[in-house]
Amino acid sequence: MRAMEAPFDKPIVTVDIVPLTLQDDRLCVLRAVRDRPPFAGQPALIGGFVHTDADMHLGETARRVLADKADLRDLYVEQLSTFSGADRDPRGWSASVAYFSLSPIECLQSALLRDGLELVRVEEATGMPFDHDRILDAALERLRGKGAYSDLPARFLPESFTLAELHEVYQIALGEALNIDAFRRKVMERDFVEPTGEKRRAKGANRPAALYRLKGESAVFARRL
Amino acid sequence: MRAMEAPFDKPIVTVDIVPLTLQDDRLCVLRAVRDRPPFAGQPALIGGFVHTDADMHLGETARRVLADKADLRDLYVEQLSTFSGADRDPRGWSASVAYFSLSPIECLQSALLRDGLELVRVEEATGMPFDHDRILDAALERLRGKGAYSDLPARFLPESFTLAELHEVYQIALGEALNIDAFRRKVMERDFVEPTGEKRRAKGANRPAALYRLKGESAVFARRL
DNA sequence: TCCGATAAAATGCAATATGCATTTAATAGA
DNA sequence: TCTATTAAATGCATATTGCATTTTATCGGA
Repeated sequence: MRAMEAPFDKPIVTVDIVPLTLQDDRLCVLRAVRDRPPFAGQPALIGGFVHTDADMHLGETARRVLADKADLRDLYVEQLSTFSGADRDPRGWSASVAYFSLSPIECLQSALLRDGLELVRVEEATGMPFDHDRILDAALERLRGKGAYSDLPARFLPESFTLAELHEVYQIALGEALNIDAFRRKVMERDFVEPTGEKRRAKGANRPAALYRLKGESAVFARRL
Repeated sequence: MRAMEAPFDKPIVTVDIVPLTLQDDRLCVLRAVRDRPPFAGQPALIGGFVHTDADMHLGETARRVLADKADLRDLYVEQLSTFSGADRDPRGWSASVAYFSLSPIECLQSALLRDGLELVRVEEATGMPFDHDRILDAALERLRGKGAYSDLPARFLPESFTLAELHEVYQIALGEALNIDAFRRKVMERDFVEPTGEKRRAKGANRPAALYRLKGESAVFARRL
């Protein structure tokens, strides 16, 4: 028989965040140069400890860490997965609950003004400490997978956008070309966007595009876009 | 400036498991009547604390807990999501990493012999302590979602199975009728199963069905089945 | 041994959806 | 008002899907 199952040695609990955005039609991730050990001086994902006195749950930890360390608020944030192990952190047995965020690059401006924060293309964001490379890979895989049957990629766009922009963002998120006409038809019939009624002030002399916004909350569709 | 970010109060870290199976073509979950506080005497998901001395990572915690508390080994286990909060566990601020398992009911026999372990239909598994109702809901939603574009539902079947059985299991997992011919065609073209070469010893007097097994590891397809 | 019943699996075909090319619409500026 | 340009709609050939029918494999009984 086992004795009273008390939590003898508790693991360290942290949150790590993968803030994704698009810059020049390329997937980029925000990293922070670590300002303390372990791995001081190396760029890594933005992370922090749970504060049991301040955070009601881990989602709040993620938002607090984003606000404190990168001056970021009101991003679209989703839980990704939990990474754990005796060896992943030199400070001891740790569990890190990973989150990812999607936002237009404009929403990251405040972060980019800070020292030690950098935006790099995801292909170049390798060699990070801990298991942060794996966490980034998991986030990209989730984006590809869930992007195929949900409105997730639309979170890269500002509140209103054109169908052409939506199309582009889906192609980048899924990493493959999508027929624009079929895309148009499907977006319309799945009807997860609604027209704002406004039109895009075009730069050139040509027909302006109608603007749309996401309808309701985080839609997940039955079939692939 | 913030002081050295030491993990003052660490949260409790546990694992909770949602063992799913099919009994008479119905989705069922294995529950354990709690043998100690909190909530002693109430049926709940199978869970336990991380043992930092014994577990290399949380996946091992999940497997150890399944083996210790339900005598279960070699199930298909997947991480679901992490549930956390100051209030979810009366013992204190806690983070529970939830896992779910899928298996044919035969693989649960050893568990069902144990006192305090019960198999109930998922619709009837409500009123559990902690946030276990929510965890179960999340597992069912994941099954429905991921089942639509992966081989996940096949994990309810033994190693070899007929196409009719595979079809049935997908229908139950997704909770909707699927055209059998379209299903056949797709299973064939996605080619995630391979014939074992054997045929099902039929009970009645009729053509025997060919037997198949899953090919390779956990396939995820581009499109919905 | 051969026929009937039964379920698996293949086949045929109409209805639907998709990919691609073409046409029409809307705008600014010449 | 004409032109260039991009958005959006339309038309149509082709591919995919849903459903009904046919063929195949098997057992058991006449």
